[in-house]
Amino acid sequence: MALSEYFPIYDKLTSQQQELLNQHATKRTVPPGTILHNGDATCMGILVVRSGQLRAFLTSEDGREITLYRLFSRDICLFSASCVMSSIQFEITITTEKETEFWIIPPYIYKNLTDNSLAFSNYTNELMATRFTDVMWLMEQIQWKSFDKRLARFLLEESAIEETPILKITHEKIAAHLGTAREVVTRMLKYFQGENMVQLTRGTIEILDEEKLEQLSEA
Amino acid sequence: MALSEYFPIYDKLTSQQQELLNQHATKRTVPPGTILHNGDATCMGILVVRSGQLRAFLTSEDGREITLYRLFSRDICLFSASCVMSSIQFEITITTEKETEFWIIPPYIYKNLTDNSLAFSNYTNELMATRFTDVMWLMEQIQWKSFDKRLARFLLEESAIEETPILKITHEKIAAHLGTAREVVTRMLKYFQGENMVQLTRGTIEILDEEKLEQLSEA
DNA sequence: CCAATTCTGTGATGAAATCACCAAAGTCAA
DNA sequence: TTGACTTTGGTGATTTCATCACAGAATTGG
Repeated sequence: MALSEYFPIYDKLTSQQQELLNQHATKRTVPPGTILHNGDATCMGILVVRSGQLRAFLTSEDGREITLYRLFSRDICLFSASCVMSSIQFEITITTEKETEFWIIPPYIYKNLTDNSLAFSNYTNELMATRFTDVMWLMEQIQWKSFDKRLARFLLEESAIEETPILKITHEKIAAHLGTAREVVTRMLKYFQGENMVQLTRGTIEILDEEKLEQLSEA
Repeated sequence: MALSEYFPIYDKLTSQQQELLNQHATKRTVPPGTILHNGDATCMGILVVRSGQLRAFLTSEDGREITLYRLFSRDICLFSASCVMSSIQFEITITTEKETEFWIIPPYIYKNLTDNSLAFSNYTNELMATRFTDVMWLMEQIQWKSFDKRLARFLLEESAIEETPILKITHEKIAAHLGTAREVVTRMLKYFQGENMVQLTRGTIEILDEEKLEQLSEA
């Protein structure tokens, strides 16, 4: 499939602009675990995800992490172009969680388009608002939800993404997603196991009682 | 002073658009404690602050609050027009902390301008990015900073805004700013007092040792 | 097969949130 | 001006989560 199919406002660009996009957008496929963006150390430009999975997260000075949101097929990553957006003054990291195929629209093309296309500018705005919404959602979770609920929900989401009740993930990684310490995850998972909600083995978590987890996460 | 003075991209609008703004922007002055925006219950449109002080915050189901950011003279509030931004799917509340003078640009004018002015659309984008930055800053504070540091910094900021070391504020209000419980604030303030950083009396906090607070907040 | 690494488990301790209650200070009204 | 009510602040007990320290089990790679 062509870039145009993954770029909703493609039709609203002039033919010159469309050509600009097609000529300068490059396609890449990268393996899982690749850092695509790190604060302002890199400035790739906009990423248009064709397939795979990206993770955006915050990092503390002492190396702790918390996942802000994830991007999937058809999602567009703006912050990998934050170098050309002077009003964005925070640093996030973006990595691939799976092998990911995407187009890169380089910074100068991004700038050219925002400077010349109203449709593009408005679309950029929408994308920003969507990410903002994601982060506000997370904020509410952190502020008002207890850890057991957040963990339950995470397991369910992970299971939905992977389309299996048997999750291949370590406690360490979960801790990095939820912004807490590994021991905290271990202990809560043990408790979940005691309640027959999950079955734990090294490196995997099997969800036994989805409904009970659901209830817990919504309580 | 006229609206144009408070609207940085006024010059980049067409004369028709300028006229539209002038004719439809209305000026209001409201007393402290007025709710200007509450989730999607209200839809005033964009607020251009001429003087005073606004507070944007999140509210939990059981009434707890946390301040997201504040707006002062020359700041512009987009979220009071979130009703016309379909991608914004979170609810915040905005109130006046002091008597505030502002212009209101109604939703349909906002929409008209974003649909027709590239300069306006790009400016909207910048505003959104600025608020996003504020919220990301808060996120980092919540995640990685211990409460004593956050409280110390809050007192210093409050003192800077009010231009006095003698703060007229209750522990309850501070708790609502920082998203915690009143007792937690009380206890930490007591500790600060024990360390001779502040002097507490009913309804006021006097900062005795700004430098020590500064050091603590940066430690 | 053995050493190194990764992953998990757990006790002890500290920080912060929650619950429960009370006391002191200020306000208002008869 | 006194007595009731409201607002504000104080404090112990308990729970939740984070931090520290360490150890044992599972897995991997030479």
